[in-house]
Amino acid sequence: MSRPAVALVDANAFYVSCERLFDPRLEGRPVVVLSNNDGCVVARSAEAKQLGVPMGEPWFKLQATADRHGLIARSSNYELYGDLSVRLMEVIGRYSAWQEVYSIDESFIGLNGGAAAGRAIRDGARRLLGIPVSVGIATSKTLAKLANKHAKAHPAFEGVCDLAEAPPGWLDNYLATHSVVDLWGVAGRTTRRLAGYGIHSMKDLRDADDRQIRRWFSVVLARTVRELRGEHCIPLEGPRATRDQLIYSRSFSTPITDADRMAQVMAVYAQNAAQRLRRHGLVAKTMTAWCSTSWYGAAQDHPSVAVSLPTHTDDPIELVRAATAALPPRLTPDTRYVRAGIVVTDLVPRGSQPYLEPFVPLSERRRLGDTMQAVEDRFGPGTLGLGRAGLRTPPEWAMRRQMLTPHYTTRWEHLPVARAA
DNA sequence: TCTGGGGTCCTAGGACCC
DNA sequence: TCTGGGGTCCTAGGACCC
Repeated sequence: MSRPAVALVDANAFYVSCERLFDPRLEGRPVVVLSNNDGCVVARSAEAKQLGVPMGEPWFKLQATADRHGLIARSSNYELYGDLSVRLMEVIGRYSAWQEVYSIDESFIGLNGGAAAGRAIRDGARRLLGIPVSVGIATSKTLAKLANKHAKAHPAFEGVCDLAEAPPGWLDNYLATHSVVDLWGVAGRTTRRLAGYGIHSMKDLRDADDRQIRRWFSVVLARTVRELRGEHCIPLEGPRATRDQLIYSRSFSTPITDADRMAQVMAVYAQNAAQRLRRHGLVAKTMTAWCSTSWYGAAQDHPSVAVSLPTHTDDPIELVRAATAALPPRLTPDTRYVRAGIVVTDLVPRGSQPYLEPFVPLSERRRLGDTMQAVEDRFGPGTLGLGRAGLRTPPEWAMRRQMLTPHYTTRWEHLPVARAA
């Protein structure tokens, strides 16, 4: 009865489930969570899916008819989702010694015990956290993804599908009747190229010559072919020692057209990037500042400037200075920029790198960064700003989040209050 | 009027070396 | 006159993920 297998456990409409946890009125109603700037839909409840709300749909297109359909929107509250994600992953991890946290709401685990073990996880997550999850079980990650998708699509499975329990011939039929585009790791471009070789269904791909696929496409797709055959060849990965890059980027609520305002944006974003570096205990050697026009507009411009920093650093002053000097002079006049970002790369753990002493002794810079951190931790984000980032009121380009819920689990002043009737 | 943000991996091609 | 070839490293860009 006990086979070594891989399970994909993921939360159903995770962001919506997080919102429902603290607002039970949202249960049973069509709910969507919007991207930053209240731009487009990034999570939908089952009821919202039934209404036909597509993933990625811009909110301004839905807003007009939302009331009529009883559709409820929430701004994304990543502080809340991030915190609940950590708790969810911890709960899932109790069921296996072998866990890969794949995304904010998904985890691959090694799992023996088939569907019964899957149901135990589903019930545990429900009982301990109140978050509904689905479990797909198979002999490879790619197939576990499919099993999970199937469990979600068919309520009869009650959230758990183990391919090993499928009747003979069932999987063949499933693969033959589904397009490659629904496979993990295959999207539009690859689907179109595959069609050129006469490969349309998942079964076509599974039965293709994987050495040929390797030559025509890549090792990645060749692995997918073997995974479809049930061969477990994309290994479960442990937590990474350090990440490769860290990005802070945001769209503006109103476009920016002049270098001066962009310098202000750069000051705020670079300071935020520095703060994230410190939170992760990392220092960076390269910083890239970029901005871009809307993909939907006629005039396209995407300036990007990479700056090699004198030393590995997480110093907010240094990053702000580099970013404000680099990007604003590169703007094209009279152009409407709608987003910008700071990317830091060449990351290493703080303290692992021998430092060259810059002009201000390192010890003093470190104290400043740490002090800023302490002030923000105590008085909240945005309390302190360097130079142009020192704004008393939010700038007119700042992110729009009109339907934001409280940070229930991460800020004392937002703690939910329960009253006995 | 208004269309997200944060990541990873792979590959091709150039620079450079001997 | 005739002007190599194999290897590594780095980076930009493509494709994909949630």
